[in-house]
Amino acid sequence: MPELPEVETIRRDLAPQVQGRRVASVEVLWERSIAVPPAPEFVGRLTGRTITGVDRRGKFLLLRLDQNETLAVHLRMTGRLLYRPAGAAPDPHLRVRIVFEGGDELRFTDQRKFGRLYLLDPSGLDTLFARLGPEPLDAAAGREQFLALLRQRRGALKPLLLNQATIAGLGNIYVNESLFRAGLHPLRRAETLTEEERARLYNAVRETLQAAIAHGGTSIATFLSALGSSGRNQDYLLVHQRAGQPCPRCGTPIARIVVAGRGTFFCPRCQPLP
DNA sequence: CATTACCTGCAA
DNA sequence: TTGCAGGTAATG
Repeated sequence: MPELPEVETIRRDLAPQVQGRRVASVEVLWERSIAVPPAPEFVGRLTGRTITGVDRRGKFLLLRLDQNETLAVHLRMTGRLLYRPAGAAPDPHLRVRIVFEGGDELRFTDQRKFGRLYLLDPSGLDTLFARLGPEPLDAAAGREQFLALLRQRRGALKPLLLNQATIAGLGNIYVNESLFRAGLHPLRRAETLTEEERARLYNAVRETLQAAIAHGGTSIATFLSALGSSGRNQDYLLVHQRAGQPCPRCGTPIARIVVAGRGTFFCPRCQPLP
């Protein structure tokens, strides 16, 4: 489900609720939701920890804990992190329940069971992040790193941008939207880009993500923030899932093809293949 | 590169 | 019944 803007929305909603809270008990209802360590050890090490902060790296949400531990959560397609007050009604597809002192809960629910939780020490975190590219919303360093990677990589832009090693946090929605904003065809090959086009792509990625965060994320099918609210960015999508509808810039019908196995939406006129 | 596997639910 | 869905690791 969520890409960078959705994870960032969850982070912002969740942080004030869980900051400083101590974990009283943990219940794992679907063991494979725990990537590492094995579920019994996961429960033992997480119980008694206090949450000191909430961060994000790419699509990973990071709950910082005392004892130098971090609970990293990747929601994949349908995962949700829901903060629920004590005694709240059950949620469907509950996989992991984290109960705080006082009875409030953080619930990990996941219809398709692709999402994963990782309880890691600092070196484990380094390993997890080793293959992540730059943070698109970070300042100058991220820009240079991204432009450098684009200069050396070859092949179609769409699979390149879906690869988290190129830039961290993009998924299908925001790759489609970013390429439209940049006026670049999804099958355009990276090695044919001009420096001006590379810069345009970088700027388009940032504008697309920042707008989506400002709208609280995109709720097409299943995304909910930590407090259970939907995002509004689905009302602002320019091309994603809009096949046959007029391009917002020129009126040409939006096309749909499959690239990298994913539905790919673009304007044939605004995003020509040279 | 593309395809498959991991899973479930919904719409066509 | 088939195809599709916002992800990614493994495989060809």
